[in-house]
Amino acid sequence: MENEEKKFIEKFGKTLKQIRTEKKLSQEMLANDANIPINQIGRIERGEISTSLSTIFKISRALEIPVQELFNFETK
Amino acid sequence: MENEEKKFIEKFGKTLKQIRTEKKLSQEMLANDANIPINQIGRIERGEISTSLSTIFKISRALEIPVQELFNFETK
DNA sequence: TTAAAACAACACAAATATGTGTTTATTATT
DNA sequence: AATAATAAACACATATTTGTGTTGTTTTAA
Repeated sequence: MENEEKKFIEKFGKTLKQIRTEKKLSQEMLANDANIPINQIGRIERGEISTSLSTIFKISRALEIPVQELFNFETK
Repeated sequence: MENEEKKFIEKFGKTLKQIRTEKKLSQEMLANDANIPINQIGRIERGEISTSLSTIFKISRALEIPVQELFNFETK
């Protein structure tokens, strides 16, 4: 995998973590709300996986934020 | 798969197609620029697959647009 | 209307995410 | 310091995307 690509995935994860913690949610609570496995949240936040549209949708819905907010970070 | 989820994926695909055609790019040209297989673009535009962060990144970079633009559609 | 370009629709192997479970480490709280 | 809560780090089967190739259909342009 390309370096820029990896950075992008990592930044996505950090952004998710920041939003989640701002909302005082544990990974477990968010996972429950989003109906996805607990570990999945951790994997995404740590930038381990290039998650899918489906998961992105479920997370943003659970967080009650527009999807775009998860991409509010500098790409370069 | 959930219905809302499927709708989301379909709208993403339609948005991509709209942006691509506005820019007068064929699926093949975009695929080349993004360094992904030609068929992948079609599958995404048709809403067949729940594509990944990596692919989303490569597409938005090839289109020279912010990632958020690909999510500029009504979620509900 | 014919040829060329663009796209859809298959199939299939390989790579990766997802789902589930368990164990360990870290952080917060008492 | 001890306990509880939270998160990381494994492993492994399953599902899905990705990558590659081929063939058929539709659209565009000559």
